[in-house]
Amino acid sequence: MEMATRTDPSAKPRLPLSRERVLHAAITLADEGGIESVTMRKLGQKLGVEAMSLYNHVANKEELLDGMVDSIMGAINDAVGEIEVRSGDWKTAMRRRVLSAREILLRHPWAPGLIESRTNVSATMTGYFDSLIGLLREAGFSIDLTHHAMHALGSRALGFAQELYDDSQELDPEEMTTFLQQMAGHYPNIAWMIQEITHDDYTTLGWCDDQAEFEFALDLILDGLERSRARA
Amino acid sequence: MEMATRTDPSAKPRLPLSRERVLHAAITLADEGGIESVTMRKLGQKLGVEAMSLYNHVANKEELLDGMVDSIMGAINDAVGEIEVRSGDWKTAMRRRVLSAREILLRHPWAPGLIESRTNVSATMTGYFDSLIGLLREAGFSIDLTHHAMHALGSRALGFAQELYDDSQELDPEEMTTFLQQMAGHYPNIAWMIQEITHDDYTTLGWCDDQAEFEFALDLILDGLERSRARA
DNA sequence: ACCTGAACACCGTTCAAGT
DNA sequence: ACCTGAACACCGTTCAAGT
Repeated sequence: MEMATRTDPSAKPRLPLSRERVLHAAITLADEGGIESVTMRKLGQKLGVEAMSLYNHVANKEELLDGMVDSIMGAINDAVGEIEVRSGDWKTAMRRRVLSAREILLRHPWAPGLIESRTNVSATMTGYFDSLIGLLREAGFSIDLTHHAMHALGSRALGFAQELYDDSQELDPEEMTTFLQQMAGHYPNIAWMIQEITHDDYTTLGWCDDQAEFEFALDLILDGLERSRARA
Repeated sequence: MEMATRTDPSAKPRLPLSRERVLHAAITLADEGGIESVTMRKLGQKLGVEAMSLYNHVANKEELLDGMVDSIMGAINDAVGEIEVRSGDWKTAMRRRVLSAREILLRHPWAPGLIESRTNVSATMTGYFDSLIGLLREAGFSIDLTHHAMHALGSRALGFAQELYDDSQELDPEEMTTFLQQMAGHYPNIAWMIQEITHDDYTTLGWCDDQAEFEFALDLILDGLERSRARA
């Protein structure tokens, strides 16, 4: 057994842990292996430290997850802050902010699910929503309509819509044929839809162009809100 | 130590476990204590059985959760099946189906989060969506617009919109005042909105009437879709 | 065919002990 | 002030053993 009576000179001076380093490491860990791979033990390992050391910088795992959301929202606020608003055109300003938030969230596929599962509200997220509400307010939205608008947008205001179906499975033409035949028996209408869509466009392997669908729904809502505003 | 050489006559003949009984117990367990209280051990305890016995009726926990979603979706399909469709009025038919699905989901607050977290698709859910697509199809929607419509509705088709903020905290008037003052400093626009809304209506303790907000957003989307349909 | 008990590999978290 | 090692109370899941 070897006693470390003097410090090993070959040990490079490890830069000390900090809340920022912990959060950053957690985010890259989630980027690499999904949110379920973010455990205190694995996170400690990535930082070259025992899991228990993390508790000096983060109260517990809940606070760690809250911090991750807050960090992502900070990046969104930074990006959105650089978009200038041409007065009188609330719709394109809102559209740009939302799509810019979406760009950042797309880099962190685990973030939408985490955001929705959080029960504590992130302060930076509140700041983001405050800026959106301010946009509507200046555009002459009534209080009630502003409130309705935020509910109608929901998570779309942050740039994501939770997909209920995962269409990322790649099927070769033969598999696709038998799949569609099975579908047609039980679910004729879905089969009708998928068949035509995939027939139209063979270039996309997934059935849906998520970005196009997101923008369609976003514009549908924004147009509806503008109509309500103008009517008032 | 007491050996059970003969069966205890006072032991009532336990009705045997079955997949249905397991799923039903899991659902009531989630209703009582939230989804995080559904563990194999607690579920076994509720059924008077060791956790390991469950594996005779359910492959693993993932399959258990899938089964719970499937069971809820079955109830929705049953309820929706009783709604007759007056031809030519797709909008109120869709509205009724969605709000009827919502009624069932409201009884199981854990269900929306579970549905969104599932990566496997429930067969019964596919059936539900097939019926909605059929409704639009018969109403003369083009394939593309039908597809857009399903994306625009998203989880709203099932009757829920994930709330990003939890407003269920009850504050007495005094707490509310100091809360609003803090808000006003950092988030002037949110403060503006909340203040007016809570001032308007003291009868609702939460800031929002979730049902009203849900219906507003639903109608906004349905109206937008009808406009697109008529334009084509 | 179904249920059990012990065991395994993981969790988050505590606490006293080290430096 | 920060980090560690051992321990605790939980997980999901396996496997051989019982009936």
